[in-house]
Parts: sequence; structure tokens; C-alpha cells
Amino acid sequence: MDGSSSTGSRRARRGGGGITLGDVARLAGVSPITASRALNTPGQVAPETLARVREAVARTGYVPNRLAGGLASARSRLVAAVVPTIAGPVFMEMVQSLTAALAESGYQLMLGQSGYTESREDALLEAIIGRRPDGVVLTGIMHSAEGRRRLLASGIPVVETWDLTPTPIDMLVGFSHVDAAAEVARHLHAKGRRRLALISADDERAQRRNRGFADEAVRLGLAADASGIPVELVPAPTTLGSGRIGLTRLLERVPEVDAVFCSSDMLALGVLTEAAARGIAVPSRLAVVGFGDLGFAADTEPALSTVRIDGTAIGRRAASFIVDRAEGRAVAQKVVDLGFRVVERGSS
Amino acid sequence: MDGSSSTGSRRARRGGGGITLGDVARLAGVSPITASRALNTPGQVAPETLARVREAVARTGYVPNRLAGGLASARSRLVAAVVPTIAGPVFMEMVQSLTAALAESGYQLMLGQSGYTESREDALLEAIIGRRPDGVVLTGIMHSAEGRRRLLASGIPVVETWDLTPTPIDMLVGFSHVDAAAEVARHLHAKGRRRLALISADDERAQRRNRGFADEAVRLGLAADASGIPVELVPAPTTLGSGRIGLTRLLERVPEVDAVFCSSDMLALGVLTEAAARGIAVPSRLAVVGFGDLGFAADTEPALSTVRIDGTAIGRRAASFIVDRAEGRAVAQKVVDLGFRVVERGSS
DNA sequence: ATGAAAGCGCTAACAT
DNA sequence: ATGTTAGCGCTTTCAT
Repeated sequence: MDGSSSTGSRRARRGGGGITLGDVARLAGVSPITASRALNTPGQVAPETLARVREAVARTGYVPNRLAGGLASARSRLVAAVVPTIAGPVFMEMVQSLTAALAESGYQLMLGQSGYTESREDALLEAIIGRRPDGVVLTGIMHSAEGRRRLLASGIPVVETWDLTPTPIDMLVGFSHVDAAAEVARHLHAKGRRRLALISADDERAQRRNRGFADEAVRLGLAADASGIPVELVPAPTTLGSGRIGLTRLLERVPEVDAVFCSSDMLALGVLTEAAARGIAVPSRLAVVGFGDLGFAADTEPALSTVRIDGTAIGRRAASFIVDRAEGRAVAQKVVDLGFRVVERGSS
Repeated sequence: MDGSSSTGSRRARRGGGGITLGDVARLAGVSPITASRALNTPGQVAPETLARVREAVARTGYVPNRLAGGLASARSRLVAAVVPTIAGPVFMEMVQSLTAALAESGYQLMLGQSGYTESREDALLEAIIGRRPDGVVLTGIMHSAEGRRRLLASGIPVVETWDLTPTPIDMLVGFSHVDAAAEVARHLHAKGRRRLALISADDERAQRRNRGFADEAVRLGLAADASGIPVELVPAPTTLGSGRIGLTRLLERVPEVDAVFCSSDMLALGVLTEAAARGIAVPSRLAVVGFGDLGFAADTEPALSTVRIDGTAIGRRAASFIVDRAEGRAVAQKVVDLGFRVVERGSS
């Protein structure tokens, strides 16, 4: 009634039935540790032994328990990614490439949403650290000094992305928001625009771009001071609708505006839509520039000028940073500036 | 040199220094299991003991190791979600709500991308099962019978979403693609449209909608048979650009078309864009209906009629299915049809 | 190339 | 209400 007496009986208590490495080893006629080596470091095992273990794995359908492996080896092969929200298209490209790159190296992604506030940040951090991930990829957030301290104290490799902070927690892959915005200002100036304006999300990063844009505009002699560049703020995350509203409000205040820099492509698409609805010609009467170069930007009418951020490259870089660190490889540089590119299309 | 002799020395070997439940217990002057109870089932612990343990946790900055906890209790508090790609906006809303709902119950999301092919499906499955998640949420995929068999054999609760298959692996929350498409056909017919057409992604689910649409059109007397409803296929994932191309091709073949049902809102936005560029009036000359009711649909010009799928509800339902199962609560019904809603706006 | 022993950090059982 | 004991399934260390 109790099945196999020698070892089966002792398993009956907990855990429940799954096939373990021990079962595989017994079937192959080797010790558990040899079976383990056959799976993890096949080079250390005699070919004939290897074959027997593999045969046993195939027969049983054994799938190694990574929880146990992670506990024993202190390597979970889990990487946590924190995004403000997955439901904005901006970070998707990065998360996609991060997931793919990690999977290729045998790592799995854990996703956490911080929201745009720092309220749940602490609980999220606890949940993450509790899993003992081999790395954490941060996108933009981690406002609280306390959170940064805890992460640092945990000893987990951290990659911050989408930005170039002067004082990174650990590793960093991003670009300069200020420089990007300044280059857009120069681009519009070169195109003969003189009445620049901003339609922007109210998050910190976008506002940093706004400052870069306004400062450069002042430098170009387009305003006496930064307050001379009108800004319409809309709540994050941005939508097509908020772009339409933004333009409507902007035109009420500053009818003579001849160029708008939007903090996202969605916002810019809203501006294009509203401009078309009002019969405002783009780009002849109004130039529009977006940010992100999302999939649709090249195909709008007119095609949207924007700032291209290579989210795929960011994700790939972040993955390799963490995998390198986890495998004990030396990381040559801890900070990578992936830059950006102002893509000129029909809308400007 | 060796630090604390009694227990410290034995930790020096592996693991490396983290604070453990044992440390907390010692500091609080209780046994490890009492400390464990103080954290997990505080009701079972005397208030004064509880306070001492909490104090010790605060002093040490202890964060429980969930790998160890999961191994011991056979409950990982990890849930795996599989999506074709995170980089399509369609599933984002669901993933977002799934992540949030799970986090609320103390569960964490692991993300896996299957791609639109079934090549990596097996490796992904192995990675997932290896983590012993408390549940798996599937979106659309799991083509291979072998994969379904392995999942079933693993004993992990499974929720399939976005569809209503007749033979679910386990639990299911979705809606009928065929019914949704049929209702769109009726809607267009009611609006006086007689020359219907489809612009659609080439994935299985979209094509199922196509069949539902065409069959209903035939039933309404709009064509002799399903092949009388023209279809333009574009590759998944869909983009604004492919919508423009789709309409262009469609008009070449069938200039007299007066209504298009698109398999996604992005596609529909492309159709609106191309129509505007060609001076084709929407809806008077051409009606357009999308699918998904993404964030921008209500704000396009004209506003986009579409099929609303409540991704948030799907995610929440899937989460509660899995959490209920994990906590041992009885699940009343294993299949939930969340339905859909045809949202009539300006474009039709 | 293989194995024995000892634990990783935690919790389920079974006391008391 | 608290403690003791025995693992969860794997891998490290140290032998052979």
C-alpha cells in the first residue's frame, strides 16, 4: 500500500510526488551528484554515464527544480525588471528584448510595476529581494533614497536604464534626455521655426527634457528666458487624446506657435490628429516632433519626426550586464551611453 | 577571525552572509519556527513575542528568502504568464492588471514570450515548470499537444485566456471570437453597408474571427459564400503601416468596398490614415471597425468603432482563479466568458 | 570520473 | 503559544 518502501515512503509526507534528481539518478544507476553534473556540466561526466542519465531524464520527464537549485547554489537565474507601468508602449520594446536576451542565457524575467508613485515601491522591493534575483533592471524609477540603499545593501547587481544619472546605484545603460531635447530644439531652429512650444507628460524625465529644450531655445535666441517657451502639461501616461487636448489648449494660449515638441509619439499623433481636424497644415504651418520612434511613427500622415531610442539595444545591454555579472565575468565599464537619434520625417 | 563561533562559522562556507530567519529568531530570543509564524501567521503568536520578532526584523533589515520558503512549503508564490509578444499593445492591459492583482495577493509575475511560432515553446515550458510556479496564465498559444500534455502532467493550475476553446487544459477566461466578429457584421449590415471586407493579421485567432465575420455576412445575404468577402492578410503583429498597405491593396482589388473590419485597432488606425490621405470619407464612403478598443480608439478622427475586450477584467479574473486555487479555495466554475462589446463610434 | 556528507533557509508535522 | 525534528531538492566541499 505504501509503494516503494525504501525511499518512497519518506516522500509521502510532503512535497508530493514530483520526480526528483534522486529518482533520475537511481534509474541511471549513479549518485545524485553525478546526475546533477550530467545536466549542468556534462563535460565532467563520462560519455556513457551521460547517456544513461539523459535516457533516465527522457523516460521520467524530469524537470529540475530551480527553486532548490537556486537555494543550494545561491544563483536563482531570475532577473527582476521594474517598470512604471507595462501598459505604456514606451518600455515594451525594452522589456521584450530583455526577456528574449535573458531567456537565451537561461534566465527568466520577473516583472514588477512600480506605478508612477513611490507608494508601492517598498513592497515591490521586498518582493523582489525576497526572490534573491541575480539582477534587477530598473527603468526610471527608484525615487526613494531608502529604496536605493536597500538595493545596494542586498548586494544584487542593479542596472538602471533609460537615463544617465550622475550617481548610478551600480550599472547604467541609457542616454541623455537633456541632450536629446536640445538637439530637437536645434533641429527645429534649423528648419526656420521661431515659436517653439512643448506638450509634455508630467513625469520627471519628460520634464527634464523640457528644461533641456527650453534652455537650448533660449541659447538660440528664441526666447528671453526658459519661461518664454510655452509648456502644456498632460498627465502620464500619455495618450492620443491628451495630445489633442494639449494642442487645443496650446493654440488658445499661443496661436502663433509654429513648432511643438511632444514628450511621446502618442502625444504627437494626437497633435497631428487635432491639427488635421482643425485644418492646420503640418508641417508648413506647424512642425511636430515626437519622442520614442514607436512602430507607427514612420507611417503617420505626414510621417512623424521623432527621437529614436533603441529600446532593443537597451534591453540587450542590460541583459548582458547582468548575465556577465552573474557568471562572474568582469564587466569592463559599468556605464553605457546608447545615445539617441533625431529622425527627420515629414512632420517637421 | 572566524566571527561568532557557535553558528557563524558554519555559514561562512556558502551562501555568503545574508541575514536569515535564524538570526532574527536569535535576536528575538525565540526559535526559528516562532519567528516564521510571527511573520506568516501573526495570529498564532503572543503579542509580546510578535513585537520582539518585528523589532528584530526591523533592526536587521531581514528579507525572507522566498526560494527557501517555496522549496519548503511547495508554494512558490510565483505565477508565470506566457504571451506571444509583450510588444503588441493588445495584451498589455491584461498583463498590467494581472501583475497588479497578483502583487496584491503577494504573488509575483514571471513573464515568458512564446513568439508567434511554436519553436521555443518547449524551452519556455521547461523554464516555467522548473520554477514550480503556483499557476500559469496562457494567452492564446500552446499549440503543441505535447506542451499541453506536459503542463497537465506538471499539475500546475493553468488559466487559458482570450479565447473560449471547447477543450480547455484547466481553467479558462475569454470570449467568443466568432460571435464578436458576427456581431460586427450585423452592425455593419444594419448601417446599410453591403460590400464588406476584412483586413486582418495572419494569426489563427484573427482568422477565426474572419471566418465568423464572413459566415455571418453570407447569412445576411451579403455574399453567395464566404469567399465572396474579400480578405487582405497582413503579418502579425499588426502596425499602422500594414493597415495603410492593407487598404491600398484592398481598394485595388475591390474599389466598391464600403466597410472594413480590421483585426486590430492599430490596423484600423492605418486604414483611417490611408483613407484620409486618399480623400476617402469615413464613414460616409467607407465604414471602419477595429478590434480591441485600445486607448487611442475613442480619440481618432473620426472616433473609431471597435470591439471592446476588457483586458483588465481578464487579467483580474485569471489572477483570482490562480490565487484561489493556490490558497486551496474551491473554484466554483472553471470557465468564464467575459464577452465583448461592439462600441459604435464615428467611423461606422 | 564519481561519490559521501553537509547544508542552502525555510516550513510541515508532531510534540508539549 | 512555542519548540523539536526532519526534511523540501538541489549543489558545494572534500574525498577517492
